[in-house]
Amino acid sequence: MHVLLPDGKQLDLPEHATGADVAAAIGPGLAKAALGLRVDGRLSDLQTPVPAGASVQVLTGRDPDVIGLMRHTLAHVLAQAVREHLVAEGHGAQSVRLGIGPVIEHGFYYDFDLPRNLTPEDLPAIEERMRAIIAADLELRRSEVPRSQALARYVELGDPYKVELIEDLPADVTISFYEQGGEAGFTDLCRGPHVPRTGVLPPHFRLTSLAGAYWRGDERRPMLQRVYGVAFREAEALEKHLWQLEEAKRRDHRKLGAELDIFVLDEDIGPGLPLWLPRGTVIVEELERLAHEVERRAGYQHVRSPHVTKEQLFIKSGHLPYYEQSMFPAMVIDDQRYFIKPMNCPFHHKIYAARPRSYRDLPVRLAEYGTCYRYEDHGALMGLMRVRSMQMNDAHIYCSEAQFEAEFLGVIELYLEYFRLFGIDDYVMRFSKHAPEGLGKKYVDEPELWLRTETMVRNALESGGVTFVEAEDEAAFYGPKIDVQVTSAIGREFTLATNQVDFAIPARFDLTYVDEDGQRKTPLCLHRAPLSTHERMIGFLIEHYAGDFPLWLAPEQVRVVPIADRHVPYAEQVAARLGAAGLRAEVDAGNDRMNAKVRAAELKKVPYIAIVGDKESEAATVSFRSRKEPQRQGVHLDAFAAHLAAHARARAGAVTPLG
RNA sequence: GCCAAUGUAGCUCAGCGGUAGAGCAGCCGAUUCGUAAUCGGCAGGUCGUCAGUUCGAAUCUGACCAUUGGCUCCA
Repeated sequence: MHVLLPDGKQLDLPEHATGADVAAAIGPGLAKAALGLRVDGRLSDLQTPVPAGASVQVLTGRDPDVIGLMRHTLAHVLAQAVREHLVAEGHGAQSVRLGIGPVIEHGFYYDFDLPRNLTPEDLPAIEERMRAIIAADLELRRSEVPRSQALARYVELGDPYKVELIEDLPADVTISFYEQGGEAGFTDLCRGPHVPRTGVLPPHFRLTSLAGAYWRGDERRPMLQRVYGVAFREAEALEKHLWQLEEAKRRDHRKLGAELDIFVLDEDIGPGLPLWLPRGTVIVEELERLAHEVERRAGYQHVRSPHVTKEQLFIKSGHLPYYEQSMFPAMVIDDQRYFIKPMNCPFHHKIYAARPRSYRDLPVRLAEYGTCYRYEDHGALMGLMRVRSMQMNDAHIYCSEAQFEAEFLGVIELYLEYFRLFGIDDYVMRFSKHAPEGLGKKYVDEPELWLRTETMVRNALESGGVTFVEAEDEAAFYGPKIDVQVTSAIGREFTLATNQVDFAIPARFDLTYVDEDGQRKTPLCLHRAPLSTHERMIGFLIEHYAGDFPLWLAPEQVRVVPIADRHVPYAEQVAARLGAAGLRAEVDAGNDRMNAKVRAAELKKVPYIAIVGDKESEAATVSFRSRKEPQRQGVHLDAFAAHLAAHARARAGAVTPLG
């Protein structure tokens, strides 16, 4: 047989030649340096036979992709080390059962079923053993085993996890094992690829955390213990990664939220129920103001609805069977079950239905920043990102099928406009579709409507030139949706904006309009939340800006610092003048020295510090230092106020320095 | 909801069987100062909650609550 090398040459090889044979055939130097193989663009290893006719490239330590092999092998080394660690305590080797140990971003993990729980104190000892296994330079040998033999082996070992894995593999697939260190070492069912021996593994790894993880991600299955690790080829990369984790802690919205007096969570109130402090409320209200302005231009009307409603409303909407476990439990009033609303849509449907609608009314766009309550699992709560009380940036658009595409793209344009404003460029549009198996369970049982609506969405996206990825089995129960997945400045990923198509519920509410031809027709409904919930949006923005908000969002825009007590009256005048210009300014009249006041204002990340002393009060000027532009002296108060007001009004992301 | 860790003053943390401490923040006083911490004083905690062990518990044990890291779920 032969394979194709990157330079276009053909290399003749005996049948069943492996990656190692390829490297050896090219040259002894390469054979020594080889760590892995790329076969038809995919990672493979030296131990695996090469398919005839494949394009192959031998990978050495210089190739950035070999870290993938290294991380995978480190997962095996971790598993061996955990077993040794527990066997050394007297546990039987078979009591250490293995789940899976894949490569993930930055590193690897391995899932175990163990005779005792690991604690963080175990990690250094396990890491130590890992380093010993690396120092021992064990060879990783690959072997192919018939399915029945592989199965028998794990049945005998009493390992239900591996048995299940093998049983789930197709009957015709090659089952391979990787073994390191012989009998005394470690063998694992594994598809590979791996590095050839443990000695080539980099020392730049660290076990980072312990966690529980359900076997195969299923909450009905046993919980295994997962050990996470990170690994890099270069020491600097590991250091950089660890530094980024530290940096992430500094930017964390929970830490900054407390330091900047934005919100608090109080045990007496309850988990996931944040209190907005005055400074945080300023930000919420700025977002509301922004949305109001944008939506007024886009033809939305604002409505309001109550926080509680009779059960009947959610029975009619069909939410109850799909959603009740995510709602606060019902309360009984006058022998009726009432719920606190988890979403606004049924109310908006009722508002739509409050009077007859003509095709001339469409599209009807009803917006409300209603506060909703969802019973999220305790373990899911996270600062402002995952809460139980939330204010949706909500609206529902009722339109005809003919209007659908324009309305749908209008919504996408809306959230792109917001993203431009906030400088959000790291996002993915995810087109979430149903899965046929879920019909009647997770999804309303309307197979042809699903397909039709999904086609409409895909057509709209394509005609709008929007790039997107598709996700099976991620739809809402009433229709497909677009979720915008963003990555925050500290690498947290979550859904911000959402745009959902609802082909089911308008009919349940008997929503109709009279069309041109006099026929009553059912409108489509778009659910949209381009600013997500205000909780999540602000949590995201805190991290995005590291608390250093643009002027228009800054809770306090100017801190006026009088140099001495005699300057306080002038400082008050300055603050009043700024207030009259629509700016948020506060005077620090305390008896600290100016330096301390400047520091205090900087720590609160106030964008402008206006310093006023004798010179300023005599000439009606301010001297300022700013996080946004170079420091200036003797700027006339009116010019200063106008400069800031103009930038705040424009919601400018960056400030043009005062000329 | 599940697995694990953590919980001492507003914040950051020390104390880890003999009954609670520091720095910062706060308050009072002195200082009146030109772009990241002036000095002095005062006040502040039923050590997450409730039980238990003990002559004695912040410290040991248990349950619960909350938070954090994951898993499941999700805006």
